[in-house]
Amino acid sequence: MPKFLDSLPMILSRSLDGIMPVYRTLFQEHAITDQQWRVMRALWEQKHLTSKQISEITLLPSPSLVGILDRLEKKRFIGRLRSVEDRRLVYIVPTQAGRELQELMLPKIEEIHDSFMKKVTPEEWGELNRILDKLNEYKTSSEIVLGNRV
Amino acid sequence: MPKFLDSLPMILSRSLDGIMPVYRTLFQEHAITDQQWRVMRALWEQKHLTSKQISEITLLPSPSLVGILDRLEKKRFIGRLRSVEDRRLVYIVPTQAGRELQELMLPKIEEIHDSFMKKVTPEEWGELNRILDKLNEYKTSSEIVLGNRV
DNA sequence: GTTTTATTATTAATATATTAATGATTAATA
DNA sequence: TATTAATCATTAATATATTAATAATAAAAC
Repeated sequence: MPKFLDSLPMILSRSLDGIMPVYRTLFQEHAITDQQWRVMRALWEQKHLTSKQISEITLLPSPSLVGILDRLEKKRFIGRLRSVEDRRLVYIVPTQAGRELQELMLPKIEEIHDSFMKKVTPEEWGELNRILDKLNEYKTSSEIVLGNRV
Repeated sequence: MPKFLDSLPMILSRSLDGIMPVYRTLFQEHAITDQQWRVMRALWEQKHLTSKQISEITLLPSPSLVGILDRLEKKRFIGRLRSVEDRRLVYIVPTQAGRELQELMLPKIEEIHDSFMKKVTPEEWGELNRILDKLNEYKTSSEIVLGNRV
């Protein structure tokens, strides 16, 4: 019987709960939230992205994204631009202030990332990614029985 | 430069995003949420737990827990009992209906867990846990301060 | 070409997360 | 023992997640 605390959702949640506060200290210095940073980070080296593209990159659900973009727009970090070719699309563009925020935060984000990378070997990091991918692989029931790999 | 999508928060979030829907199908059949199940699961084989204990076990922040417990109480799956020895404490006890829900859901939860376990070897599962633990080890004093949860 | 179907962003309703603060109670200290 | 400090559950305010639905537009099918 799998212990509750050792289930897959719990070990991943526990890991995230341990990791995010390290980032959050930086986010708070710039008065933005985790999700707001995800959006800004996605715009890095991009002229513009549609709302849908941002949702796919950041994993933020689009209904949530509406409010997140509202607040980033209010803070003058992004702008919304309705597409003329396809009027269903809305392009999100970083403002000058948005670019400056990115430039300011990215080096520190990379520092934090590096500090985590120092805790494991490159091999372990690769293993972690490989095992997580494997857990998320979708197989049909017949494929599982046959032991096939997709 | 670490790619945004390969950062630690993103690979963990992506993994959770892939895993939770499998559980959520079951949750929806019983009209409860992820968090509500976490609480019920924590009460498994327990006569009672305080709100604080549940918060620690489930990783649910206590302010969130208040509402989650409210809704579980409304659904008659749990009851609240003020402690007489220490009147600050509130014991959460599963009702008969709560016990029945646990009995009903736990086997299916274990099935899902097993289906994930089949995707990796026992060695890989151990590695995953070990690497995640390693990433959450705190080495500098500032990180300890930043990472602690109350 | 008009109807049907898809797609994109959005709204709505409810549930949860985050941070700070509060009331009630208990433990610690002067 | 009177006071101070700590603890537990909770509230408050704001931000986000989840699911379903909608309006506007575009693409596909008839």
